[in-house]
Amino acid sequence: MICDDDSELALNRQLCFALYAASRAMTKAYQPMLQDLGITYPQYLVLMVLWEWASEDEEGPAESAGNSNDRSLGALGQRLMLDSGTLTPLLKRMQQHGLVERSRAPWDERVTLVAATSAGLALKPRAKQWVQKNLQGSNITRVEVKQLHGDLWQFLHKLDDTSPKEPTR
Amino acid sequence: MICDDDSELALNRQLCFALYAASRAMTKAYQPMLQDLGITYPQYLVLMVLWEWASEDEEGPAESAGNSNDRSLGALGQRLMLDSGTLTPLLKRMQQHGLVERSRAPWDERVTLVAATSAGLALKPRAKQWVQKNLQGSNITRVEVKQLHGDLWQFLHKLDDTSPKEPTR
DNA sequence: CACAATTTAATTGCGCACAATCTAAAATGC
DNA sequence: GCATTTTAGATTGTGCGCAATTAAATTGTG
Repeated sequence: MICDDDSELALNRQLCFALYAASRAMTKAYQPMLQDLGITYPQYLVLMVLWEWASEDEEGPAESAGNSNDRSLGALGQRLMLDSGTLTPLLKRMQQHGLVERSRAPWDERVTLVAATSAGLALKPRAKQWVQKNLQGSNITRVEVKQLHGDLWQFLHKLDDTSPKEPTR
Repeated sequence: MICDDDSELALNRQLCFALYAASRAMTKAYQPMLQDLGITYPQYLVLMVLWEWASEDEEGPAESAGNSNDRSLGALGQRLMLDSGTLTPLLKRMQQHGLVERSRAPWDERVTLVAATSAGLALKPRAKQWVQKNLQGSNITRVEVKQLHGDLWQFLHKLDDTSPKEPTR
């Protein structure tokens, strides 16, 4: 009997697929809310960062201490691990819908500053309400969410360590 | 003091993003292999199913007992949770590269049968080798993989229970 | 058998992802 | 001071995902 032993390959396949499927399932779970708000899932992720930036800038606009307050496209991209090829057209669409504002930094004409408009900020309470109503009441506990979130980040960091990684360039 | 309490929203945001980021990071981790094999990540997931089908059909081509052996586009779609809008063009591209074969079922002209060609099957040992070399030696243990995989599936199923779900249609 | 309802894919259109390339502004070096 | 290099985004092209529509084959029913 020939022992193929594809068990390793199978195990990896299962994780590949589980991540892939879970990510898309999450998008689908949010679909009703997103449709109501008139945005897409990646746009929602962008908005959540802009909401956070707005709160921070409101609390401490003096950017006291090491708070750099870089609200550029690049900073957004680092945060979401996305590049300009994805973000530029996405932000332009959101701008056309009046949700975000794009402007050039006066101190450096290369950088594009990004911020939520009042219309963009107005979506936050609606999103919050929907999440509370539709996900809190589900059978997914806060502990499970935290656990999964933690495991995913641990995994993410280990993947980074594994990846090629050019020598500091 | 106004207590906003966005903690719930923040927690959910973190999980949304962790899933989203981890899924894309997985794709990036496989990129060197995929480039070498000349395929994309979704195409790799498709191939893994076709490899499995080929093994099964080889072992028991008599489709004994309840083994239905449905190798249609629909069956593939159910397995990967993808619809024809995604799979049809993807499979056509793979067919052009000689990796899969598409044919109509003689007993029902509606269904498209899908199978890996010999060229498609030939990629399996190369993939297996790469996975063993590059992921086994990483600091991600088999236990962690199994744990994360299990958590993801549990989460997936609970998400399904949460989602709208039209009444059995 | 005719014909409506159902099923299975294919098609269309839009919005990401991401690699690769390009552009222009800013920083750097001599 | 000016050429060189670096940096931040924008652009281009390909390939997913997925909703919605369409088309064709099959099934069910009178």
